[in-house]
Amino acid sequence: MAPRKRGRRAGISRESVLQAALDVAANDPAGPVSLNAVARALRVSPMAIYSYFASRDDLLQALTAALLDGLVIAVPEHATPARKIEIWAHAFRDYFLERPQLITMLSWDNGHTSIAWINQSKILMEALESMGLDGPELGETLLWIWSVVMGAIHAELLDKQSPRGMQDWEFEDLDPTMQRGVRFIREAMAAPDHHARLFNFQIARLTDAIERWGGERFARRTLKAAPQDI
Amino acid sequence: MAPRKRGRRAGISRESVLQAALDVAANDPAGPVSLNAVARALRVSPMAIYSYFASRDDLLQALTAALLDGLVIAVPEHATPARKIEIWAHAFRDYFLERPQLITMLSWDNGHTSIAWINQSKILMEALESMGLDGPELGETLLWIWSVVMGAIHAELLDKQSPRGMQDWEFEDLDPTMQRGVRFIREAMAAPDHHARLFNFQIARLTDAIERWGGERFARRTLKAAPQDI
DNA sequence: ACCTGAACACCGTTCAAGT
DNA sequence: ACCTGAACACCGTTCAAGT
Repeated sequence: MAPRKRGRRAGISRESVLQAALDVAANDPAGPVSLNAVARALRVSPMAIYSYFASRDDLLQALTAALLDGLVIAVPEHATPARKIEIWAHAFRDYFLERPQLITMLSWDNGHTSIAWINQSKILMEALESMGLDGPELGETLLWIWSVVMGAIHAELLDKQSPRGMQDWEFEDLDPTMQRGVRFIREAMAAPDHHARLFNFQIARLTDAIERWGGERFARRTLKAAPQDI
Repeated sequence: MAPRKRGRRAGISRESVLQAALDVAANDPAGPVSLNAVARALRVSPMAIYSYFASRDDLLQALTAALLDGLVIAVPEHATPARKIEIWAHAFRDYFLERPQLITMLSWDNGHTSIAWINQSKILMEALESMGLDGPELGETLLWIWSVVMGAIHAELLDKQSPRGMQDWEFEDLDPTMQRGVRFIREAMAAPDHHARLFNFQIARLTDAIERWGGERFARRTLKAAPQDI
C-alpha cells in the first residue's frame, strides 16, 4: 500500500514478471495480457517491466514459450505415421483447451511464431518424413497441418467463450434455405461431444489426404529415379 | 478547423458514419477500426457516433455487413456440387484478400457472425444438400468448411502483412530436425503462387472428403430405408 | 542498474450540458 | 434529437529523474 520511493528496488526479476503474466493470463483467459495488468499484479510501475523485457511483444513471446514448455507429447514408437499425427494433434488440442490464452498469442495476436512452437512440431515432421514427404512439399504439408489444427482449436475456443447466439429477429431475416441450415448447425452443436467429433473428423481427413498424397509423390520419385533411359 | 459549437448539428448520418468507417478500414487494413479514428475522419466528437450506433460492436457489425454486400458469388448451374464448393471457396478468398479487414472482423475480433455472412453460404448449403448431406451432418460440414476456409485465408493474410521472419540466432537454437523443416518451409513459401497452391490443395482435400463421406452416408440411409425386414 | 513519475498518444464509454 | 466536453478507466511507450 505504501507508495514506493522513486528508484527504490522492487526486487522483481524476469522470472517474477513472467510468473505474474502467467497469473494474469490465467485469471482472464479471454482478455489480452497487458503490461499494465502485469505491473499491477506485481505492484510496480508499468515501466519497471521494461528493465526485463524490451516491449510487450517481447514479454508475450517469452510467455508463449513458457506456456508451451509444459507440453510434452509422447507417441508410441511403433505407431503408424498417420496415428502419430493424430496423437500429436489431439495432444495439442487438449493442451490448448486448458490454456485458452495460448492460441491467441501463438497464432493470431502478432503472428510471431515462437521457437518453442516450432520445436514442438518435431514429432509431426518425423511422421511426415516417414510417409515419404520431403523438401518443399514437406514444408507445405507442415504449414497446412498447422493451419488446420490451429484454426479448429481457435474456432472451438471462440465458440465456447462466446456462443454464437442469434436473435429471433435475425433468424427471421435469413433466407429460408439458410434458416434450415442454421437449424442444422444448432442441432449439430447440441451434441455434447460436438467439438471433439468435429476435430476428429478434420484430423482424419488430414491424415487420409497426406497418406494418399505422400504415397503418390513417393511413387513418382521412385519412378523418376529408375533407369528409364537404358 | 473552426471548433463546432456545443450541440451544433454536424449533419452526419448512419450512412456517412459507415462510409467513414469503410475509409478508415481501407486506409489501414491491418489495424483495427476504432471509434475515435472514425470520428476523426468525420471531424466530429467520438460521442456523436453513439447517436447512430449503440457501441463499437454495433458499428463493426454493420461494417462487416456492408463489406460483405459487395460479394456476389455466381456458380454455373450445371457444375458438380464439388466444383460449386470450389468456386465458392475461391470467390471468398479473392474477395477477402482485397478486403483484409473483413476476415478479422468477421471471425476473430468478437466472434459475432453477421447475418450477411450466413446468407452468403447459400450456394454452399445447396451444394452440400445435393451431395446427399442432411440434418446435423450438414450443419457439421458447414461449420467445418467455414473453419477451413477462414483459417486458410486468415493465415495467408497474417503471413502477408507480417512475414514470419526468423533471426539467425533463433534458427540456431532449433533442433536440427526442425532446422531442416524450417528450411523446407522457406523453400515452399518461396514459390510465387505458394498461397494459392496451398489453398487449392486444402479445398481439393475438403471436397474430396465430403464426396466420399456424403456418399457413404447417403448409401447408408438408402439401405436403412430399404425393406430389409421383408 | 533498477525503478518511478510525468507525459504523450491512444482506446471505449458514461454522463451532464448545450442547441 | 443531435452533438460536445469533461471525465473515467484503460492501453503501450518515451524520457528525465531519483537511488
